Amino acid sequence: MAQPKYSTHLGMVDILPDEIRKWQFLENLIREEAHKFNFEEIRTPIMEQTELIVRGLGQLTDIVSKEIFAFSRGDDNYVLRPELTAPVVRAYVENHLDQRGGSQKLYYIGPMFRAERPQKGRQRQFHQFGVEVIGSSDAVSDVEVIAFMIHIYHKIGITNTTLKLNSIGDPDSREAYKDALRTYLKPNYEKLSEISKKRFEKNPLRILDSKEEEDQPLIENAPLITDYLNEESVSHYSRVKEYLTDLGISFEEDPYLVRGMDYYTQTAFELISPDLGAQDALAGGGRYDLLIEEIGGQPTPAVGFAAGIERLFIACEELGIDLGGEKEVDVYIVTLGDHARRWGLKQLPKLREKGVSATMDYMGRSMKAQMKDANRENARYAIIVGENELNEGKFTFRDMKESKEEALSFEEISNLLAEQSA
RNA sequence: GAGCUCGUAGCUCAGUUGGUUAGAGCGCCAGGUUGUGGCCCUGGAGGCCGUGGGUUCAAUUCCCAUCGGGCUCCCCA
Repeated sequence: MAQPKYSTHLGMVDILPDEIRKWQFLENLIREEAHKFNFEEIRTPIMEQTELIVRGLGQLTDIVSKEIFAFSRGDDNYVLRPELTAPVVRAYVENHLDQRGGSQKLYYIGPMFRAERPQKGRQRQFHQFGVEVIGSSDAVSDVEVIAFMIHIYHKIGITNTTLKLNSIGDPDSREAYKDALRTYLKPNYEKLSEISKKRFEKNPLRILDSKEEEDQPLIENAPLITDYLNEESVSHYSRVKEYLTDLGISFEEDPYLVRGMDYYTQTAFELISPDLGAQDALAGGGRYDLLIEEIGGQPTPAVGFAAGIERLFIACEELGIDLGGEKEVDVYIVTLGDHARRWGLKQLPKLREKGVSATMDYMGRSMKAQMKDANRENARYAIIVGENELNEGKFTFRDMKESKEEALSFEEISNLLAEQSA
């Protein structure tokens, strides 16, 4: 096929009418369920100051060091948001949301941007939904966040997932563990993969989830973070696990689970699906008790997760779950001739006012073509109108599913339709 | 950033061992029915065979590059 003159940027896709229904279905579901959990929606700008993202996520993270879309204009630096935790925290601090009292229970849905090489389950513009609970250090908030995440997938029918859980402790625990890890790795430093060598000084934790062949034996025998958690961290972690058990949410402890952003503390979790291929994380999150202060607010504990919408859809496809349903319209007015056409145009608003979805031909086509169109549009009923009907004031009201029709006044038809759509 | 692989109509794909007007199914449009859809029949529109260059008398077919898709590594949603 000839190449179109213009196209989307690499890794960015159009969401077309035939697929929009599943997006709307999911978005509605998220909003309804979030409401049940008493989470409130927050929307922040698509662009943030570069400094917020760099400070928030950490200079050395992959996202910041190589996956950011950034540009400057005058003295201002802009970055397309790669995730929403840091922006939500920025909004929390900037707008003094702590003054609303209690903990803030926020959720979001929207596009994110990362300049990666696209592949299955990975685009440069992709969509996430997520939740941030800011202000509580109680394990109840960790567990509610996880419960909401799982709840959404279960509602949809994605149940063959694994919740991976770990604690990376508070900063003291983590420093103690990093030291232990370095001490352990040092004698074997030369055996480490190149990439792990780079991580050795700055973020040895990340060596743990290295997939390099040569690192595996070293990782196997490495000390575990779990053994270096201080009392407070241990107690928080065990409460999280207890509460999850109370709720009947099963999990798999994974002492090697280390998340990509620097702001995480204590609880870390990921929801994995076997249906996704190489990119198997449906959602991930954790606690980030230091981020608010890092960004310039009061020290405030918080926990949240982010979930990939495209990956959710991939899982649905693999499982044969259809979220969209058919497009449909209540009634299609089929008109013959100019009089009928003008009559039809005038009836449309009356029907819509009664809550009935209604349409008609825009192209002046033959009756047959209009019927075909009504069928394609999945119209439940058709109103057929020509000179005869106009003269008699009785219109042909056709049930497209039953293939039955009767002559009725417009009044009678619109009442019937209004009843049906009520 | 690296590797593998693919690129023919709107979609799914045949095909050309290099040679006159490149095919099918589905979809789209129209007709068969002068006022009736979904089935059926007939016809039509729609491709410089992703783009650029090279080899050749001749390239959609061979070679190179490039762009795009898919998959993988890295990392994450």
